Amino acid sequence: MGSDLLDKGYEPHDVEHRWYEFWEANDLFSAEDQGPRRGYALVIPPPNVTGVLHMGHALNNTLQDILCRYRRLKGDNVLWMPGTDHAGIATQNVVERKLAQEGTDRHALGRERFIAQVWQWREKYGSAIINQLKRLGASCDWKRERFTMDEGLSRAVRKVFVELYHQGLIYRGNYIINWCHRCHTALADLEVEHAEIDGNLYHIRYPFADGSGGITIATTRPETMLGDTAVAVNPADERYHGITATAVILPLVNREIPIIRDAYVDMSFGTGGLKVTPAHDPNDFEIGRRHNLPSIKAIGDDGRMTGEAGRFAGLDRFECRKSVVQELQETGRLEKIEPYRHSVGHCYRCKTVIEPNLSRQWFVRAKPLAEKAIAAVKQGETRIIPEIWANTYFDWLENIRDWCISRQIWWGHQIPAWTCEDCGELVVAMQAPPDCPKCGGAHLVQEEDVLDTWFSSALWPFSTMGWPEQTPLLKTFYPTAVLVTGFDILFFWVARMMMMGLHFMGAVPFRDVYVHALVRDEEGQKMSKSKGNVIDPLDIIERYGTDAFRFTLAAFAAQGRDVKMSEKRVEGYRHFINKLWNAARFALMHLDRRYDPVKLDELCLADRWILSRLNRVSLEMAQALDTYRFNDAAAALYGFVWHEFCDWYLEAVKPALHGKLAPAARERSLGVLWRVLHDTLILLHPFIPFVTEEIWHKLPGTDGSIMRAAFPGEAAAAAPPPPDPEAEARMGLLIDVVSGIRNIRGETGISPALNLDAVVHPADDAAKAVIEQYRDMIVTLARLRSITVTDSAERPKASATAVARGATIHVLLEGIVDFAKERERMEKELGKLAKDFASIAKKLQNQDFLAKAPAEVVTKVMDQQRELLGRQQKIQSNLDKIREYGSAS
RNA sequence: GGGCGGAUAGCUCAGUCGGGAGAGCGUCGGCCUUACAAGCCGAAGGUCGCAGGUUCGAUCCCUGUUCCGCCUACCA
Repeated sequence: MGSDLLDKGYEPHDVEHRWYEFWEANDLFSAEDQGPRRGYALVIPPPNVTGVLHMGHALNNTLQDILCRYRRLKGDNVLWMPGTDHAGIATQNVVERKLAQEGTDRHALGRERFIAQVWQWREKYGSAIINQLKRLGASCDWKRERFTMDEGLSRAVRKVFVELYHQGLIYRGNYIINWCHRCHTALADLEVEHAEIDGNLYHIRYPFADGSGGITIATTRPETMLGDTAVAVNPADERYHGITATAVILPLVNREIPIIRDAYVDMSFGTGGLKVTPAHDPNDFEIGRRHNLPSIKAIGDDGRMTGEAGRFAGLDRFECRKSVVQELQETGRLEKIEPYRHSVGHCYRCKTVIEPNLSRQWFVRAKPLAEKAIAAVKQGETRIIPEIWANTYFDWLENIRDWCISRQIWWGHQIPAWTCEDCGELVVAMQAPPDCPKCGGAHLVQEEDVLDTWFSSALWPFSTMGWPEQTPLLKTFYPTAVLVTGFDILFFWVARMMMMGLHFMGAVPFRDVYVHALVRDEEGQKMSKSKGNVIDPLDIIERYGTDAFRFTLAAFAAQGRDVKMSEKRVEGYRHFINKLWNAARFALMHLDRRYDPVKLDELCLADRWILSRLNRVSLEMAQALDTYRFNDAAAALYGFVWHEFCDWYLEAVKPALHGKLAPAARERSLGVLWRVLHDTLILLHPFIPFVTEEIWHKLPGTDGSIMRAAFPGEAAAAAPPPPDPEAEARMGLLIDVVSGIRNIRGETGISPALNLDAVVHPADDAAKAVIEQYRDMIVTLARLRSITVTDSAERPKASATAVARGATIHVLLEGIVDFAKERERMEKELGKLAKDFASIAKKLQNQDFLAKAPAEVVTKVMDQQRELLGRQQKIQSNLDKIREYGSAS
């Protein structure tokens, strides 16, 4: 009591800053490279260095932090490896935009100076998201923070590239890839987002070269005809069996191109004629290879038409489409235009329409790597949770195609390959070779392209731990315990980490993958800037405090269901934080030291009960977190703190604490109160770290940070008393009796200020003993003036009755209450019972049920029937008496 | 085109052996009871999407169906 008294309401702001600094200053997030404790590691899904914290990050990192803090309390050596990735395209875009504002561009600067600028940008702004994670309370081992472009991680990237190349798993070649004209780079198939678009289907007539007729083809991209090198029909298509022409004249260009026959062509589509543009369509590319067709690149890498497009050269591709259509119309080659809805690829970074484009790129041969990644999950070396995602994972890996890893940008890991200008030899090596190993020439030029950012993040679980060195860190923490991530990067990242981890470490990168849901808005819509429904996590934190926000996220993080976020929900959990705060405030008015371990046999019922419940809740919570059921853990704690600890326990022991009972009773209850608060804070700490740390320091007898505390039942902690079913049952009886009286009071509209007289008739001796022993508790909690325990089943005159498990309660209402109301109440109660009774009776009348249902189920139902019947009879007889009384009065 | 998920109280959602439907919020009624009005006490509210089937018994298992959402796919 005294100076340490808590404020009336919890104010998160100062508290959060103060304790985060304290944790960092005291090195409480640090893992030990090695040691006797069990290693438990997570690697953070590295946010883009350009990123700002959004709801997805908040959920993802809150869940990870809960696991980390929980495992620390359990005694593990926890490593949460933080960092960011260099986000090649995104970061380059940001810096290019900045240059544009300054009236220059990267080409004017040149590669080296541009990259220097990006590094500068990173120095200045790159830690924004890290600081935001700290606001969230993330207990990452910040001293180990990594960046995918760090020297160590870059060495790992080069090593992986070189080895895969020499193993034949990386190759270079001319293929159709996805080209973003705005970002000016190739993209992997995964990086293309498909969206349905209302376009047109243009039907164009290609005349036969011999003048005997023509073929009509249909296309959604008429401008690509400038690069056509054939027209194809299906060999089985009878419509084209009679034709003698072997070539057509390409309209506008007047180039003669062959008519070929290929089974790929769908006879049912349009006229069955297909224009073939090997340089601008993946299928056409394959057809071209089968028929040795030339490839003509009509659209350049800058999105403008090339010299191959003749008079259209230099036009933007979409401008060109208009011109081509217009000219086809004018020359009568355009048969019709029909509206056509089809799926079009867009760049996942800038949403520009992707153009399939022929170019020379580097690829990872994915199949052999994928096979190992599939097997590891099939054999259970890595578990995917919830399991439903395993199917998605298998499906993608089983149909995986080679991965285009080269990007035509500057910011990233430059590909460690050199070409000899003298003899053309390609050298792939960790370092720049001094001269050509083949011809000895000194003119080696490094490949200009850089690697896909995902190539480096695929190595994250081991590159961050010092690989290719065999570090103690790797030994202690690889494979990591769990990867926590959203399903949106299951393929981008998780599958690729699996492939690389298995290939280079010979072991899976993580034992578990916990896949969580998306955070949506209140209406279930995906949050997006264009919809204007984005909720900024930092705003929420500012307004409601980090703890309330984290608890909300955890409480809604049910497996397989998206999290719908709204301020109102956070507000609700802020009330919970405040409730805890005030419970602690109350406790601290009485607690003034550390209390000795409790002696069970001396305790009162409420004390024994709350300890038993505490024990069960700690088990429940541990089990829930061990199986990634965050919402179950949160709900168990919420219910325990509010509805058991606050609503019943604190109220029950108030008389003792206020000194209304013997001093010894006060001491015993203080000991239990201390213990329960102490342990409850520990249980809550993973979810709401700040407020628990704050209260922890106010609680007498605690030592240092709550982060260093031991989970109830762990070696360093005092073992909690075992569950006590007897205490739970007895307390349940008292709760029922009190609730029965409160119900009468509420339903009949008696003022809470009025102290009532009650007569209780226990069902048996055991119940009688409990009620007599704890009559004071009933008096206090039910606000009675007196309580009489009687063996008589006789109902006192002018009373209202409640039937609890194990006791009948009469509240004397002479002159207090309107008996019409009381009669109504009893009739309602009777109606409810009748409904329940009917369903049970129906069951018991069913011979099949009696014959076929398991014996214990039948017994149970019969017990239920007996109990219902008893209640029904008591209420009925009371009702009869009320009717008498009512008519008499 | 293929695949997956959801549909339970006014709202958001739990419900993992098939055995009397739960929580939070909201609503209604009553309370400033010396931790908390960000609170306390009480209450109302559900054909568990629809139609079949299996079963003694179905929110749960099976089949079909409707609506919503998502992922995937090279049909011009």
